[in-house]
Amino acid sequence: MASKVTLADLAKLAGVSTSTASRALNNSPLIKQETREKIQELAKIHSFSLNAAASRLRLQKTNVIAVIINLDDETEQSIDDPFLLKVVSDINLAVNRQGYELLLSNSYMAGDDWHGYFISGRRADGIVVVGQGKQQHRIERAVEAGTPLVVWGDPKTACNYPIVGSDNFLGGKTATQHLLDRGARRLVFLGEPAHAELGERYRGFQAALADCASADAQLVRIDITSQAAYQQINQMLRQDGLTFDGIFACSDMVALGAMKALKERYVSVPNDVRIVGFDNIAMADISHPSLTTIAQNTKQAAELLVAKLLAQLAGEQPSSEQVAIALMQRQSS
Amino acid sequence: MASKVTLADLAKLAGVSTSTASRALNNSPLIKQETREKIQELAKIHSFSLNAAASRLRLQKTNVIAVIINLDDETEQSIDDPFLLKVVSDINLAVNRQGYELLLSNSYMAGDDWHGYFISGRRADGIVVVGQGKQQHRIERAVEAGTPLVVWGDPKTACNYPIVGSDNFLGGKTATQHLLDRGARRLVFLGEPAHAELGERYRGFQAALADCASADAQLVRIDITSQAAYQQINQMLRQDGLTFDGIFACSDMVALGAMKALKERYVSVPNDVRIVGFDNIAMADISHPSLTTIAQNTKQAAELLVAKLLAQLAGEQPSSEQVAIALMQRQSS
DNA sequence: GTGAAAGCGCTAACAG
DNA sequence: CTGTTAGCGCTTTCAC
Repeated sequence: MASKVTLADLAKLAGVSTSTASRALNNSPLIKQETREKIQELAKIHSFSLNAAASRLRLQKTNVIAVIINLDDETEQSIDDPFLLKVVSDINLAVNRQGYELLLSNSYMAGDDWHGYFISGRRADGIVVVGQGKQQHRIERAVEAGTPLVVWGDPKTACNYPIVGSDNFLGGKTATQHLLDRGARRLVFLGEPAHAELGERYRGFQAALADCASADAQLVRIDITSQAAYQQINQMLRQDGLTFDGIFACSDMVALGAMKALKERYVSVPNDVRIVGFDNIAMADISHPSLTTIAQNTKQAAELLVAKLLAQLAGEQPSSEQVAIALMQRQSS
Repeated sequence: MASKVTLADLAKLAGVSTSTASRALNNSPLIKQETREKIQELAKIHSFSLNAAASRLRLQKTNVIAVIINLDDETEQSIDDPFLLKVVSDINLAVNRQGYELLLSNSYMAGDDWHGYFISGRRADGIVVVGQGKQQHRIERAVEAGTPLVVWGDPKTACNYPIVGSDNFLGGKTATQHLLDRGARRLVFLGEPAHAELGERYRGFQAALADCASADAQLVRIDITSQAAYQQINQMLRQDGLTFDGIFACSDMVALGAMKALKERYVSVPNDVRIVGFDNIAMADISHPSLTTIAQNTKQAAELLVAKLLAQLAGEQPSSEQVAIALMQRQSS
């Protein structure tokens, strides 16, 4: 069983004071190398660990970063989207690499007063919000209260907190240009432009089309889930037949849902319809045909998010930043 | 900015002692209803939150549960597997519902001494381990040290800590029986039976085959990733042609990888090869053909995991438990 | 019903 | 280089 060893016990065992023991464990250069090693050795033997609650209280610092998954509702982009896992898991790694721990949260737990709950409540030193959501008031409120906070979202959004995310405009434009280059002329944007990041992708879509007089476009608004995409495309085909020859889907999950509907109705991808997604999830590579998509550099973004959060903790005011996107050309286009 | 309000400040504002303020905020019945409301009101106005570090120190309780993703190596089942996200996210919900918070961890951060780091270190009250891994010594060590701990894994494993998971044996048997029922006779098990859960699925596979004299089976060991499955099936087809007519894949990701290889070589699914996966990830429904699979009830399992962990915190000794599986019949079989 | 006071285990002045 | 000491902010026993 857990013998409840405290720093005081350990100090006594080592024949030193608690201050010496504390410093030794924190590798303070004030302590002689030899003493340090002896105490650390002793700590290992007695499997002693510093009481984090006590040192957090004392230091007024938790070494914890809270990550809030900020989805709009249940129906929106689902927590099942593998892309979210990728983002969270990359943030986790980045956080750990800086010696912090990751408290995983959602709006359910944190309520509306993020500053009060996490910061005043000394549960975390700062917050990473994944997803801007459609209403940003919770974020703004937290920032106004002085919360160190960064957001994964669309970096072009004007605001007083740093946002890190992909160049969604360029991503949308690149994807669309690619569809045009491949010969598609009647394009569909499948998604929901009201969502900040997707809005930028849609603007990119429009920008690419503006240069091409012979092409036409339609916006098809759907919930950003593969289910919704499947049903929507299915219904469109049934009702109006094939009225398009290219789809830019706002996410890979959406693209894959659309692709399923097409294949079921014997529409050939890429011959009849070319399709491009966004995110480069693992499935994009393994679907058949494999899915052309815009890759987001989540690893780099995660590092940036954490770096900017730590910069805030150090009193700086880091700015928003875009990470590069890359077209992954595969079979679907 | 964050005005640093403490309980003492709040008490002064309310004209009461800190003890009264503390009790009021914790809804102690000792305090008059009226006083309670007044103080809670005041707390809201000044957006006061109890300092969690301080109360954790005082109470010797964190109200935090650590979740450790326990993958074997980098190469094994990838952190990208959407099934893992589902599990973690369901655990997160279950944890929150019990008023606990979720500290997301991995072997990197926790090191080898989980008890020391999390429990003695007062970072969490208990641990949920996701995945047994191939070596269980870290888990056992933690349990011996007295860590409240539960594992998502194969509940049939004999051990002195509770494991919650699906009935993998029945899952494997059901999947295989289904393949046989659909007429497949030359079956492949695609996966790695050394892994506890997968071993049970393999035993189920063998059990179903034992009842069917006309069928034969081969075990194809691979890393449990879609990539590995794709490459393996590809190579088998190239080298030996089509030597099988049914695949039981140990996970949906593996199944989807195999399916891609089959389709690329114009092997029809389900006509030439019938295929069944395991997990019922979102993609199973949206792939084309959609994937027949064994659904795991992650929601129920998550509730059980957390309930059993809390039971341990209350001094009980809960036992392992299986959750039911369900065959989801779709197009791939 | 409420208050006074002790102490959870740690860290960092300050003093040697 | 090391020790003494004073809290960090909260909860709870004990007293009233």
